[in-house]
Amino acid sequence: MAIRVRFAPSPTGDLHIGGVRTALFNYLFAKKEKGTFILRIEDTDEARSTEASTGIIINAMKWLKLNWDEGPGNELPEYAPYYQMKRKEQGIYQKYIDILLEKGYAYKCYCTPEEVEKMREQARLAKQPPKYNGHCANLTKQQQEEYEKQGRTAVIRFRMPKEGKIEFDDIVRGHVSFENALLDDFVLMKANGVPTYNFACVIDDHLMQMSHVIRGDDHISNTPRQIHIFKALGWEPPIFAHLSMILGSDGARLSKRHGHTSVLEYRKEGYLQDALINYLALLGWSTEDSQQLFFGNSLIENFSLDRCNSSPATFDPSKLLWMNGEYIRSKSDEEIYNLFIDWIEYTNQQDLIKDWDKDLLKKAISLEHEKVKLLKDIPGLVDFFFKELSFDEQAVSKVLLSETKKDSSKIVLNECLRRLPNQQDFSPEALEKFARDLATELGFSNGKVFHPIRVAISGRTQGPSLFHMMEVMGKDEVLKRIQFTVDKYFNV
RNA sequence: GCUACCAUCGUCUAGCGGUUUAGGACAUCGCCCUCUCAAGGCGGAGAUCACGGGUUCAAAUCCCGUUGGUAGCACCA
Repeated sequence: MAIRVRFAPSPTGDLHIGGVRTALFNYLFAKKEKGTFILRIEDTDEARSTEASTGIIINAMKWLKLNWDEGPGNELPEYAPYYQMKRKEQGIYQKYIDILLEKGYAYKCYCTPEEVEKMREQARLAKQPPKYNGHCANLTKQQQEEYEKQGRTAVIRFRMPKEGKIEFDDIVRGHVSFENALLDDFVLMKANGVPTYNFACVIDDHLMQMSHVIRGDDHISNTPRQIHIFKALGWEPPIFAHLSMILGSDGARLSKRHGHTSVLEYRKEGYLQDALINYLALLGWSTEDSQQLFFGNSLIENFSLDRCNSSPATFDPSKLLWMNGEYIRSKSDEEIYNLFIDWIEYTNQQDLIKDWDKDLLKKAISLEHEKVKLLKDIPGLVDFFFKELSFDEQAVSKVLLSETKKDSSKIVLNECLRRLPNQQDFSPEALEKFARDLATELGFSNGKVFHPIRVAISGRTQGPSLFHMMEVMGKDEVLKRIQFTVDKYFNV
């Protein structure tokens, strides 16, 4: 059997972390099984669907490299997604409504939304499940004409069997069974002629020959309805896999109030595409040995649907952050530089670095590479290379001007000013020897020499390895900065 | 309310009846390394496997029930 799966978001907002996870599992399954992955935009909610949202979803999918392999045309190099509203224009859904009506599996219902709501209300009061009561299920031709004369427009409802049950085997959940009696005659097509989700979804899954439907657990109660439609049309339903939900730290389904939920926000924060993917893959899926990091193609190679967990997972930002650091460290200096430049452009911060020498930036980033957890950390880590020297007050008071260190610091910095101009070899090794020799000669601890130099040239106590930093800065700049520091704090 | 699903360290998870004094990862704590910050190394603490009852020589693992959590119950998807 050819493996064919889809991600079918509704374009009503940002692409959500939970949505990405669903897309990812479909993608991984398709790649692992050498199948086909499709993107289908379920835009049948005309009130809430927006083009902006569609654009966001497509861009996010591209950024995440969750590329789909097929589209309505065969346009290359990039496929467009399928759009249900476009398919509706082609009369695809109406065709099957007619068949269902013809065969008696569906009927026209003339009740208004208000009337239906009233029914539900009554059922609730009677402690019954709030269902449509089948008022229009068996109207005669004359009754239908009468309603139409009143100007009522009909919706199409599915005629649900009153007895029996629907059972199916879910890859994640195992055997699942629902009583038909609990289901009501749900709407297939709205009064405006637009198919509902449950209907359009079935028609498309069949027509697009989906072998598996991998989606969130929140859809599991729609599945029996959908299977009824498949069967009414004489079609074999796909194999279902319902993924567990992703929860926020308070145990409720992940939502806005848990902080960042949109993929794009993670991109803005400076998370890496592959780190986010790796983290999300581990939410509800694992290997036998609980492997954490999956570089390159190993996620695809290791993935299998039957190792998906059926219990919900709580999203843990601190683990994602750790993982992002791991991915950043796994990349070359060159790659991180390029990723940083892309990120600057994506976040429109070109002004921030426009006066920065790119060669120096590259070197500075490589010095701080292993410290970076998010791309957005980089400016704060390296900006002192480019900006005029500014001092961290704590650094000054603790290292340069404290009672126990101010004298030695003054001596060290003045010695640097005196000797460094003659220092021919400005390699880290030579500079380290220079500093250690100086310490020995002056009878100071290494720290009493290294620390003031660090503060004098960077303005802070934290930073790259001192001698690498000096090399990258260059002799002239180092001397200039030390002179500036001495003038500011010691020559008063 | 009805229905479904779920239940192992704070979090993600391994576990498929005996190899389990329940393993790994994040977070946390301590130590080491060290020119700072990181990274790295080593180690600690942290789970009576939700609870109760079975089945079995043997159960985190199988069955039943209870409780709790989550989701669904639209002319939304």
